[in-house]
Amino acid sequence: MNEKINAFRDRARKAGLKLTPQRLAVYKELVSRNDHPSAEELYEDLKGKIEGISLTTVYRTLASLEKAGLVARVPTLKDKVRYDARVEPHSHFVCLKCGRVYDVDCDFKSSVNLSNIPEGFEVKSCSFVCYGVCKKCSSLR
Amino acid sequence: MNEKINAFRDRARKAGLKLTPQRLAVYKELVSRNDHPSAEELYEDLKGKIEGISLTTVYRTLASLEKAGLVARVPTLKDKVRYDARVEPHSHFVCLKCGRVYDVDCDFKSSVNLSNIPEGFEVKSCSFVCYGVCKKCSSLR
DNA sequence: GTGGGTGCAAAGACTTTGCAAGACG
DNA sequence: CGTCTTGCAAAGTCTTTGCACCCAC
Repeated sequence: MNEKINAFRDRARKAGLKLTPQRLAVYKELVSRNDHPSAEELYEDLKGKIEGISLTTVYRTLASLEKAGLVARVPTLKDKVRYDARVEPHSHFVCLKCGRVYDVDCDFKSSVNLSNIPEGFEVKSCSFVCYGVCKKCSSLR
Repeated sequence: MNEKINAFRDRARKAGLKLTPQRLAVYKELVSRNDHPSAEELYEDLKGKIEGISLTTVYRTLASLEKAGLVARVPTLKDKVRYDARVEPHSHFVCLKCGRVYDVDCDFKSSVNLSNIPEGFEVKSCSFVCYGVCKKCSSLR
């Protein structure tokens, strides 16, 4: 956890990003959660914790950190962008009811055949996604 | 192709959906494309082909067909919902520049270990997703 | 006929942008 | 100190909804 924050300071500096309290707060919050929050959800949590943070800043921070490779978007089925501080490939579970995205641990790298990707397409990363109904939603009735 | 349309007629009827020209047109268009269009993209194509179709109807049709299991959303990273007439699990390539989604043929079903999905999570389907830059975008400069 | 479907326009949800004031390095 | 960042408000996308009219069954 603290290692991640220190690595963050280094990498942000190298990317030419100033280390503002807002950026640190957004990143810390994202690292501490594993539910892949949207900008709005991060903002809702942060506005109670630190003085003076705006939704706009959360959006802009996520965009900057994404460009610097410090956070990544996760694949969703809904029209809302969700983020993850784990940037290495891993697997996700997407809830068809609420749209939340969870980490899961499926080993897939060893066994996928990428030889059918057409020419001209450059694969940078990949992930395995499961769809279904999450615990919260299935207990909701 | 024509089989798909006939199957569509049956399944739509069974789901209690009336077979309007608009719904047929949306479904046919989606079947004929493999680039997972958004509602807007479908509408742009259809408004030249059939008289009297509105963007609202395309949205509503996609929602009805999705509920009936005749079309499915595909996972994306951008804030726009994309659809697919292939409802069985398969793999996708998501372009990080333009957001387009392509079908790819990666065999993954035989080899993924789902035993780590936590209790309480019901998996209905799954897919393998690759991210990168698509042919169109990489030739754009 | 009648209940569901359609089209238009307006509203809603999510995200981006312009601009002036402020903070990091 | 200069440049990058922030906050506010306004604008921009994408999607949904209300309502009156229309059509498939």
